[in-house]
Amino acid sequence: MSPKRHATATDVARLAGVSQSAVSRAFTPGASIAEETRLRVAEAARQLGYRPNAIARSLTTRRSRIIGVAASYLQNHFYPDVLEALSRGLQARGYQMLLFMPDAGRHADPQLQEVLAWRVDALILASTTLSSELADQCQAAGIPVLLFNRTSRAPSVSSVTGENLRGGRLIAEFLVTGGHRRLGFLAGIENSSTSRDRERGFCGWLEEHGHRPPLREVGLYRFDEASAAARRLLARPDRPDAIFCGNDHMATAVAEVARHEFGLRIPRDLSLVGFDDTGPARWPSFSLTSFSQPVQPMVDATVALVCEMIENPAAPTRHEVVRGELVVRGSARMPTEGCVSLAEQLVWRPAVVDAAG
Amino acid sequence: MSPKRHATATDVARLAGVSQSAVSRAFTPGASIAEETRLRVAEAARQLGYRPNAIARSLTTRRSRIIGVAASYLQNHFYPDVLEALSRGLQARGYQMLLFMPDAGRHADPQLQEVLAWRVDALILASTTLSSELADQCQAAGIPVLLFNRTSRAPSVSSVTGENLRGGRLIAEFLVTGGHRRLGFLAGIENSSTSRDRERGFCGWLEEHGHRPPLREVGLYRFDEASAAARRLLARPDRPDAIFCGNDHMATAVAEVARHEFGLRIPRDLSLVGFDDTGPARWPSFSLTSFSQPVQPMVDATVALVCEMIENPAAPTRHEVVRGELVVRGSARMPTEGCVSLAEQLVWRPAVVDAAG
DNA sequence: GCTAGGGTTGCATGCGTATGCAAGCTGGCG
DNA sequence: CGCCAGCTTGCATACGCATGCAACCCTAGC
Repeated sequence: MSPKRHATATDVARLAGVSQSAVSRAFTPGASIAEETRLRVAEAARQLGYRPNAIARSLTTRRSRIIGVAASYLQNHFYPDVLEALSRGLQARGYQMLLFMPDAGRHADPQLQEVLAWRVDALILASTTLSSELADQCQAAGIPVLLFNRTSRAPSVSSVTGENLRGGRLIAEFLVTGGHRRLGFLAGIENSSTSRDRERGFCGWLEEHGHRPPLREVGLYRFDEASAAARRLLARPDRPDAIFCGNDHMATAVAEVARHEFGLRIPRDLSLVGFDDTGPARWPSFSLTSFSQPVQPMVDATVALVCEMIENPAAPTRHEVVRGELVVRGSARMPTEGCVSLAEQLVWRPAVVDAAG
Repeated sequence: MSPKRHATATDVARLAGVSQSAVSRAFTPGASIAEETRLRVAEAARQLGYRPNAIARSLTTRRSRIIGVAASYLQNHFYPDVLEALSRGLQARGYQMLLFMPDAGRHADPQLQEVLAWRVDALILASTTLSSELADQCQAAGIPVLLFNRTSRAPSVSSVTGENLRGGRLIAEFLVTGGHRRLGFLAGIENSSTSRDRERGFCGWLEEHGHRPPLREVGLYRFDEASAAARRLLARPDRPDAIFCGNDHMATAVAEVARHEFGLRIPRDLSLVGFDDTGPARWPSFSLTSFSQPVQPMVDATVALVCEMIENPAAPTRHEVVRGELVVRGSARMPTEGCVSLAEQLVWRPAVVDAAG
């Protein structure tokens, strides 16, 4: 028993006593067809279990209505949330999602070739970048590329990110205002734009205000690496009294190590601040103070932008930055001033205007 | 500037001075073509940036090499892990993954239609079911369907699951052996096969051994619902001293509520056991005793089975059950006997053979 | 030198749908 | 009654690639 043939438009046409074109039009919204014919076709299609073949359709229309999506680091709860929102957003606009997972920390190039073979209408790369050659190749082919939570050195690739730079600065100010002087920074992936920008913001503010640079370790945005980094950091004689972790996922790792291996209490012995405001970080056990990257707004911006780029491939590159807040919870010592309630949350809004806006 | 035309096989053929067929053969492994010709074609293809069009290829071969994957409940860390493993597994076998997210707790039917339009080679539904009509429809169309972590009432749909029934029984025995008598059960989604089977195993063992049925609440496999259920359960005068949670995700919710709202200590005041052995449940803060559903073996079985079903669509339905272990950590009072070390883990292996195997 | 056979190649066609074009039909208006 | 406009419909073709078939070339064997 070979894979049974699907019913085709021609089969339906025969049964309904119309031409194949009529069947096609019956399934094309806005096409010129009499209501009566449309109904007759619909009935015949129902009888045969007919569904238009998206592959054949894409071949003629030269639009696949598929969007290639790359995602990695799904251990970080931020990304499953993003994936879910993205799926709904694209679905709502009539797009399908071809998902692939690049090797963490590397370019998405290899798997991308397979995805490009599907003539996707656009590419969304979450927490991933692509080589500039491939970026050029996509541009030459007229395929919009959108980086999510990353930016590219190649300025021609659009992106949607959170406020990495401002977040980093604000966290520096928050911790210093809270009275901390022995700061630590736990970097994510070294050559990722997010980690770089957060660090630049953090260290930039410190330097501008005459503070020593923080102790530094690398956690690669991974739980186990972050745990190891925490051990190194906390075992030092000049152990920091506050650590800014490149994201919430690493912050939870640090919290676990600090409490269960070093017997530290948070925030009494150690203040922690994360980035993302997502997942377990919000649970009472962690109650993480964190700069937020609001998933829904970021995904909304992504979907809107990618649709726009599909409509108008010649549109200029855009770098959308979605506003976040420093959400104050219990994992870091709280400054006496600057905390305001906002939408049932406490956020940090220092009164003094930052000189180096 | 309209979306630029991709180079086609004909373009490459012209440049290389061969026929379009030769180009096709150059990109078809095993096709009859002289090495020299293949190289000339490859060079021409490189110059033009040519990639075979997967859409056109699928139209002629009648195989898309795309597998539709449904996933929901991504808040439960189990599923992102599964998704990642699945992506790599399918990729390795040359399949792409068309991902969609059905509305939680409902049939996957609506979005499924769109996916079927792509003539996917198979469907994998994780934590989802489909209506029996649609199951029939897929069978009629010769599309293999595989349920992951669910079974269907319709016996004709294959599945890969963990040992839900045995796990439930073992957990009952574990808790009773540990001295617990006031048991609670936190159900997942009422009409999901996993929750039903785990409960059947749990309650079945209790009944067979003359114990009262557990107190029961429903958490719908969701964090907030599980939290609410935990509040109801723990506020009772006859509060349980041990709760079997339908999965780890809900168990963490219960742990949070128990500790931070009721001031209970785990496992001194309350024992918790989960299911899945995944994600935050393994962190020291939760250190959850849990029946494991090993992701990699489950995904391996899934990939193997789905490929087999594609090769041979007439193959009989199969229900693969992947073995798990009751991994013993710190969230539940430990029986004095029955714990053995296995691969650097403590697992519960009661000596007495279960009569009702 | 001739033939058989294996390895290559091109030709022609088909996959299932969308769509430009022209033909057919209908109704309204002069 | 004639004509024109507008709505439907069918015809024919194109989309880009795979593949059966026949033609071709080359080599080995006799």
